[in-house]
Amino acid sequence: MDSREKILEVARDIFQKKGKSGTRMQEIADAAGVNKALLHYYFKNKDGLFKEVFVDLIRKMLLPLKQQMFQKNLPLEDRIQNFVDGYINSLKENPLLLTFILGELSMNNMPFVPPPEIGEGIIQLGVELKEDEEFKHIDPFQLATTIIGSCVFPFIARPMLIGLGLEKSTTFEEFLEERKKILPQIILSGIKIK
Amino acid sequence: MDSREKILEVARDIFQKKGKSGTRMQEIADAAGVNKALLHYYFKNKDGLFKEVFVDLIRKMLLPLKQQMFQKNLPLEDRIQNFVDGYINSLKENPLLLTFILGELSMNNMPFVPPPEIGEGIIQLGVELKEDEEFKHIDPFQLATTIIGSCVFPFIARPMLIGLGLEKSTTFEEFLEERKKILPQIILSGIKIK
DNA sequence: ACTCGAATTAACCATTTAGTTAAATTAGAG
DNA sequence: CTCTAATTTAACTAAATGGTTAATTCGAGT
Repeated sequence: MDSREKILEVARDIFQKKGKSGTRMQEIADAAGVNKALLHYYFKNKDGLFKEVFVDLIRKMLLPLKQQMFQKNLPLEDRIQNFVDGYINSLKENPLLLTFILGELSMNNMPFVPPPEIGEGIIQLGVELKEDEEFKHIDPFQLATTIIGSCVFPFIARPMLIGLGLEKSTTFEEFLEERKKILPQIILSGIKIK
Repeated sequence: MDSREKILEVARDIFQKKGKSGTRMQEIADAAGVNKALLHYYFKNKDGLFKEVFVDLIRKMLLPLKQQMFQKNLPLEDRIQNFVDGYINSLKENPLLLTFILGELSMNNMPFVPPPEIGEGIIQLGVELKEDEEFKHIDPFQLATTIIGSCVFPFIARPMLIGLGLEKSTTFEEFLEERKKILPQIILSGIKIK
């Protein structure tokens, strides 16, 4: 069993749950079944361990975004449908991921340099909107923010939504499934001309 | 000058910036210009101080939501326009608020009991959608999540959006102004029949 | 001026926490 | 089997941190 990998694995979980400053090195060591000094042996200090975990998680978060952003040779309708579907699915597998990253990003103002493909994908979206007579000429960043935000928001705001009365008639799970169906409809009618 | 109030005031700022576990009692005391023991005198312990700050901030966050959710006697078009406009404006005044609350809410799973008006406002939205032949019959929670999420997401994800290329051609400020115009259009066309 | 309670402080204490060091153990090459 | 380097640990230290206590100041009422 690789200790280094084990440490990273549990550190990922704990950091996500409790945030950087809420997490204790001892706690990670215990959970990984190793001595605390070993964390320092491999990662020098808390910052080092955190940074390694953090870039890992950023990558993990961006991967599905990247995958769903780029599907050339498909009509926009299908691409949006696929995006919403695929992205919500991947968020379901890591419900804490987004809140954690966005929270840490806003506290420590860490540098955030995503791979350029995503930004390019958004630009590309704008080009296609301009080319197709069927769609309005909307700023692609506005559109992307709307689409991504609509997918992501339920996960970030889950406790709030539940407090607001969601889950009184449906489960969160059902709500998400319904969302995968309805969101592409709303967005598509929103950007189509008439 | 009321020391108690001063403490709460600076605690609000620091907690929002650094989170609960990232904030030191000493730091708050220094910023408030009082002795650390005074914090314990008034609020018993860190948890007590935090809780008081937190419910204050929750209220502060819910107020504009409540105000913009309830404007009877107006056509849905105007209400959505007003909501987006008013809510984005109020978010601009407290850019850190949302990220902080949602982050803390997901870490410590605090109880979140908003005033019932907001939940009721959402239900009411559903009723009106059903009554009006012009609109699709969309689950009001889905719609509300989309509207609120679309307004809120830029603030939560600001560092990410900037990393993704926003602010290469426009400022964040301009982006928000544009958003206030464009969002109601997208959403309205999204829920209108044809 | 005196009293009494609230506000405020200085000086502590006990724990927790990140980080260090040197020794012990393990694993792999020869 | 042995030597060596990588891995792992026990036992520390120093600093930070939340919290306490006892003493002091302040202000309103008498």
